[in-house]
Amino acid sequence: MTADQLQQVAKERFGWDRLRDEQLRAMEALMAGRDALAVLPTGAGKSAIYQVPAPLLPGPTIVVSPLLALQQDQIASLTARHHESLVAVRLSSAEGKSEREEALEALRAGDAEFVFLTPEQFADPARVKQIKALKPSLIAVDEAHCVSAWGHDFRPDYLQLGQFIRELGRPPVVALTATASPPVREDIVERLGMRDPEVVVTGLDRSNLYLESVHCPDEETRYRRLVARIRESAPPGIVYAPTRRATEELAERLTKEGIEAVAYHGGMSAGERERAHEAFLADEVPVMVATTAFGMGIDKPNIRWVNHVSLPDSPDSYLQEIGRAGRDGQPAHVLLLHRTEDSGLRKFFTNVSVDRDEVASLAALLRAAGEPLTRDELEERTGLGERKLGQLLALLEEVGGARMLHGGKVKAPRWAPTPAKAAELAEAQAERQQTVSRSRLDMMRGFAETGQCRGRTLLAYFGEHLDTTCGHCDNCTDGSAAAGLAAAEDAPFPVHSEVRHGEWGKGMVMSYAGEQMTVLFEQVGYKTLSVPVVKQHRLLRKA
DNA sequence: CGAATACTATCTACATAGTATTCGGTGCAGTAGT
Repeated sequence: MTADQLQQVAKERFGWDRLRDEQLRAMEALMAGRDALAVLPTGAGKSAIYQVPAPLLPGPTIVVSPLLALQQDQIASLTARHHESLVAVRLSSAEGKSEREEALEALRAGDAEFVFLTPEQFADPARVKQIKALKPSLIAVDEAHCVSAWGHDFRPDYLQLGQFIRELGRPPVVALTATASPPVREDIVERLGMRDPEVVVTGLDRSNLYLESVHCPDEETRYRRLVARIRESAPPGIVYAPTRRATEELAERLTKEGIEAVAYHGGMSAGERERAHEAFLADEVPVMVATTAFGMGIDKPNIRWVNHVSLPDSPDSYLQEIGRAGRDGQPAHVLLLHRTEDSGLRKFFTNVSVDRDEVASLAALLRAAGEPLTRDELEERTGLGERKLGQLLALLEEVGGARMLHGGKVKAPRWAPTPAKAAELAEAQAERQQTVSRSRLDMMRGFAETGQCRGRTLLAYFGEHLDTTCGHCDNCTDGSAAAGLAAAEDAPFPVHSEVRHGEWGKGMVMSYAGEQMTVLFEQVGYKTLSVPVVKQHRLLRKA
């Protein structure tokens, strides 16, 4: 019954002839009042999962989406499809007072079905009240991997999203993303406070992407390989560079070399970014040299290659970035040009050095204040920088030593641990986080350096097991991948089985490659172990 | 953590080697001032 209704709405209102099984499964869960988590490649109809049930549910649907530019596109596509102007509205800093009032009125009257919000919007108690009064019947969290990646030191309101959802009365929640490894999925579920969600995962293997990775001893070699690679490929393509400066220098050097390229990074003015983006979309610029700022929401079908001139921080980021190539299904080439030194920058970014005294005095300050303090006040009183303060506050909150309130204020909870205890807990928490992010960096390096099948290696990280080699990577082409597959014969534990390690605790077997096996541990992240050693010393047992 | 920049010392003047310091990604919001 519900399935028929959903199919009908999909056809009548959206013009989609048939919903795929995985879409339907997620939608049915939502219709039944359950939560859902969907990991589907872009273009597989992720948005349909909330758009189709929305008109069948009583109240409006809230769409939480991280970027204003992205919201703009989504709203445009929704309104275009319905030939109505107010189907989807937005409340953000880009709307004036009267526009916001108009949007709210449309929602109250039932003229608008969707309201797009950034997590920051919920920080305003007045906004929460307005939204709550609309009695929303569904909350969609788009680009949900951000929930896991952000919040600690960047866009702290992402950390509060679960709390905001509870304040809205917890209607069904659907989290949507193109890539999420098992620990990221768990993190999303936990942070959003989802309950027994229907989990739908498909299409992580992109067989039209040819994967290649090359180690470069120095910067000059890397540059020459890049130029050679670009010359071999048809445009357009993206070069991912590690820093803003690198994007500008590289774009300039490539252009001088006769390869027309523009830079794109978060430090450019909105106008410049917009122009670069538009030019690239219109195929006027063959090469985009960008930081990670360029990516989310880019739905350009004909990107023929993506080259990295630095090691990304994790396979999660890497899959996200290469996933922008070959959306049209035509062959595309992705190349990772890495150097050993690349890890330094990544380590710097994930580094949370916790000085116990600093945390303790911050915790003490919060307790002594008695009233909520703003971040500015805390910055002033502690003398800590914005970034550092944000990190420490996030840690303190996670161990119960701080509570974030509306309007960006912070206070000590009533039953907060003593400052000394809070500092100790925060330090341990930071260490755990760091261990996990280092393990992801290790896995990224493992992917870059492996002689095994890269498709299998990447998929294994995401919990997908391929029985054969992928057939679309450099190691498959030169035959080294086949050798590794043969060696995995006498695996001590099946892939995806639960194991326990004396020191690292519970984990799940992700893959075997040659004499190595990879296990994802709950506490310490990904670890690569030697199969003979595991066997000989009985390092693992069945959990 | 590592690269780029700024600073310092030096077998004496301009240049370079060595040492210290700084910087590095992702974006919302709301406000001040043209």
